[in-house]
Amino acid sequence: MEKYFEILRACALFEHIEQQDIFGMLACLGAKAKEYSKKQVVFARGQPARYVGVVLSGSVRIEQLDYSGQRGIVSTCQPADIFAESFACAGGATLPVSAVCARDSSVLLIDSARIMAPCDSSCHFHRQLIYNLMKIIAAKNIRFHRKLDIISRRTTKEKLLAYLSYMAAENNSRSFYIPFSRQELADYLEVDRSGLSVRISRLKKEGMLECDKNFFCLLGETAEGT
Amino acid sequence: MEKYFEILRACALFEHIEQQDIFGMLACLGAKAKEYSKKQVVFARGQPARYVGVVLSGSVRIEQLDYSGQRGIVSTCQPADIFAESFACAGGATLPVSAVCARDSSVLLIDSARIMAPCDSSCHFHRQLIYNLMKIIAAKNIRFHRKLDIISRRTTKEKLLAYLSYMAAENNSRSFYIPFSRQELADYLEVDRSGLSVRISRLKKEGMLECDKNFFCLLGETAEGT
DNA sequence: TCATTTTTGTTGAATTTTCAACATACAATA
DNA sequence: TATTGTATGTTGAAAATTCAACAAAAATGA
Repeated sequence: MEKYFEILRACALFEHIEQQDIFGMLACLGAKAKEYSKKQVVFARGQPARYVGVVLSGSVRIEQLDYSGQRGIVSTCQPADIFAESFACAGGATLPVSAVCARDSSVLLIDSARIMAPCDSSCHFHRQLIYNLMKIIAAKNIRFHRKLDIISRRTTKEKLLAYLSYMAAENNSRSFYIPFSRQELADYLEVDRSGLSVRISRLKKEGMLECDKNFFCLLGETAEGT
Repeated sequence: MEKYFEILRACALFEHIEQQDIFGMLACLGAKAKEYSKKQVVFARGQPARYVGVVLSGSVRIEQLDYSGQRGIVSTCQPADIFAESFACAGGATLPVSAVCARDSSVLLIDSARIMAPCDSSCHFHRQLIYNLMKIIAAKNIRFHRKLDIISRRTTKEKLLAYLSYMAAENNSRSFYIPFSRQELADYLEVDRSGLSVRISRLKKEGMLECDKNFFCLLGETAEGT
């Protein structure tokens, strides 16, 4: 377990918790590290959502069943990533997804009820842990909200402009670098890559946009202030 | 303030907190009820996100600025609804949206730092409050995730089937009633209403679907178990 | 019951996207 | 430097969406 020290330190769940306190706290929470081999199931769809998972090594995929019964990958979690936290914290319900190891992996399991339960020793780490968990879930919420706002536009052009104006707001500037390749941007916007290219080209011609690789600059009547 | 008793009782934030404890706790948290007139701003875009809001009366709109400077309504909050909680709990950042009263309203403001801070009297309501807040945010997260999964499909047919299979899973049955009119369903799926009608008709003809008004039944090779 | 309003389904035209195939530019590496 | 492979832009055809206008059906209310 101690060999995963660096991983735990990098995990947002343990931010601002002193290194020497982490293991004591995990013991207090009854957290357990478990080893899984490739394709083994960590959480199965339908079982009650109790545990928060932290990937210690390997990689874990969150999978979902399609309406046609097709398996779909919701996300892939790498070491230091936390998963199933929303389900565990939303209370009660059963898992609508499964967590399956993409290869041999080691996972830390923490009972969400223990996280929320009163702690006898009233360790202040515990409070920080709750705060961290809240922050993680709230931040994810904001990301989802933003993506939803972007994806819900009807056309590629609108999606792109919505995304770019978010980036502009984030950078306090109309010029910025995006963290995506064209293919990745298309994936994020949930549109066809070549169609996206066409759209970017046209926006350039129309003078609404300048860009070179990952650098973008919004031009024209694009409002900013107010 | 006491006149809003019923509203507070209906608010998810105060679930499982004894009625007689609510006001004491609010005092302990330094929560304040404020009156606003129509169009007055509760939270302004750009200011630090500190407070969680609870609508006591009237109605509050969460507004956002478009890339073209257009105002867009993200959501409308009715009495007992809570708003700005994700921003307040995600830590640090400034608000990317504004909260504006759609009419004369009364709003309860609670400092999120006080919610998370250690409570001297260590009231157990406080713990329940944190738990409730976590649950609210996590549940919203799941709703967002689901909607994202649906909306990110490329075609209306796929969006519809994704939505319907979520409903089927939720009801443990291929037959169920949906809580939307056609127009509302189209809005939820972010597609054109008439186009949606066309799609539903075709799916009926193809024998994949039966439906009558709000009643739907998935047919055919739609997998369910496993 | 009748009249009115709202909701839903249908149609065709215009727009847009997707998809496949290909050309070019760029990057990595032998 | 030449070669190879990846990323990006371009094109045209097929498919899907949006949009506007209208018709039919259902709900509402006088």
